Amino acid sequence: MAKDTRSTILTAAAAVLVKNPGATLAEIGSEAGVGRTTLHRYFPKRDDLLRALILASLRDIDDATADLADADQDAAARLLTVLEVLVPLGDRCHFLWLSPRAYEHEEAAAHYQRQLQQMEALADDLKREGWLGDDVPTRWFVAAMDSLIYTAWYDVENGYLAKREAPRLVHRTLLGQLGPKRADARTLATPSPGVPR
Amino acid sequence: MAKDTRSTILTAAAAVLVKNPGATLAEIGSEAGVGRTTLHRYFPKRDDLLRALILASLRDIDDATADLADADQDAAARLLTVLEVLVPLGDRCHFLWLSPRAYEHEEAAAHYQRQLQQMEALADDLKREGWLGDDVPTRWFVAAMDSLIYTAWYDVENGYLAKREAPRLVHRTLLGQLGPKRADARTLATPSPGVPR
DNA sequence: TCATTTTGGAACAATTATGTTCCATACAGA
DNA sequence: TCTGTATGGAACATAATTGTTCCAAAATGA
Repeated sequence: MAKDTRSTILTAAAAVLVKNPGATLAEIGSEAGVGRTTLHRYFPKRDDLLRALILASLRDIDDATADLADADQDAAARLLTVLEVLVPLGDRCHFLWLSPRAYEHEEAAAHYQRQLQQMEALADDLKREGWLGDDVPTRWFVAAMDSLIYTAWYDVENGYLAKREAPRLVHRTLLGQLGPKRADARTLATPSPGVPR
Repeated sequence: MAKDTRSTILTAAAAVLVKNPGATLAEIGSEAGVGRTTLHRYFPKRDDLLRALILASLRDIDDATADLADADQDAAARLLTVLEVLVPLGDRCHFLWLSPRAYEHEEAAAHYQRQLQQMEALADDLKREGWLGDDVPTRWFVAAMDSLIYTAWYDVENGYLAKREAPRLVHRTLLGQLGPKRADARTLATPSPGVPR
C-alpha cells in the first residue's frame, strides 16, 4: 500500500516538526515507524518532504473549509464552524504559519492567499453584522485566530482541553465573550494610560 | 567591554532563533556582528548559548514583572500593565514557549514556575473581580495570553500594529471586548451545536 | 606609547545529518 | 507457491555544522 505509507510519513512529519522544526530525518522516520531508507524513497531530499508537507497541509485546510462559504448562517456561527474544522488541524496550520518558505512555490502561494482572503472576508462579515468592532484591524483578528487555533490544538493534544470545548473557547475569546455574563459587564477604569517610559 | 558583547550576542541569538530555531552559529554570530570565534569564546558549546538565553529571557521577564504584584489597581488594569511590559518581550517569551528544554535546569524551572503562578494568580483575580468568566479554564486564559503576546509582538515587529496599540488590543481580546460597544451586543443563536461527525 | 585585552580570520579535527547504493527479507496478490 | 513490490538495514560518500587552536590585528586604557 504505497499511498498509505506516503501519508503516514507526512502525518508523522507534521507531528514531529511542530515540536521541533529541526528534527532529523531519522526522527521523522522512526515516528512514522518507517526506515530512513523508505523515507528517502518517497521523498528523495529533505526539501521534497517539506514541500510535500506544506502542500498537503494547505490542501487539507482547503478541503476542510471548502464548503463553508455558502452557509446561510450568520457570520458568528460560520466562524464557529470554521473553528470546529480548523482546531483539529492546528498542527498543520501552525506548521505553515512558521514556514516562511510556504510561499516559495506557486501552487502553495495561491492556496495560501485564498485562505487568507477567506478569513479576511469572514472578519469583514463579522464586522458588518456587528459581532466584531469596526475598529479592530482585520489583520489582528486573523492573526489572533491563527494563534489561538494552534494554542487550542496544543491544549487538546496535551489533554488540557476537551476536544469539543476547544473551538467554542476560541470562538468566545475572539468574539469577546470571555467576560462574565454581560449583565454585570464592567469597563476599564483607565481609558488608555500609555507607558510613561 | 566584555559584558556588552555577551548581551549583544544573546539579543541577536533571540532575534535569529525565534525566526529559525535551527539557525547556525555562524548566522547568530553575523546577526550579532561578531565572529564565530568570539561567539565560541563566550559560549563554548551551542548548548551553553541556549541555556544562557533561556536564563536571560526568564530573568528579563522576571525583572519586568517584578513590581506588579502590589499595585493597588484592579485586576484588569494590572493585566494591561503586564501586557505593556511583556509584549515588547514577545520574542523572549516565545523562545521560552517553544523550548521544552527550558525546565531542564533548576534555576530556570524555578523562574518558570513562579511566572506561571503569577499569571494564574492574575487570572484568578480577574475572575474574582468579575472581569473573566468563572467557567473559563485558567490554563486557557494563560495559554491564550502567551500566544497573543507573541502574535502582537510579531505584528509590531513587522509594522502591522502600532507599538502603543498592541497591548490594548491583546487586553481587549482577552477580556472580551473585541465586540462592538456593548449596547447592541449580540449573542450566538445556536447554543452549542457540536459537530455531528 | 606601551601593555593588556578582545577580537576575527584561517586552518583543522570531530561530529552529525544527508543522500546513495546494494542486498536480503517480508509481504501481497495471482 | 511464485512473483513482483515494498521495506529496512548496513555501508559508504558527501556535506554541513560544530568545536578547537593559533596568530595577527584592532581596540582599550594606563
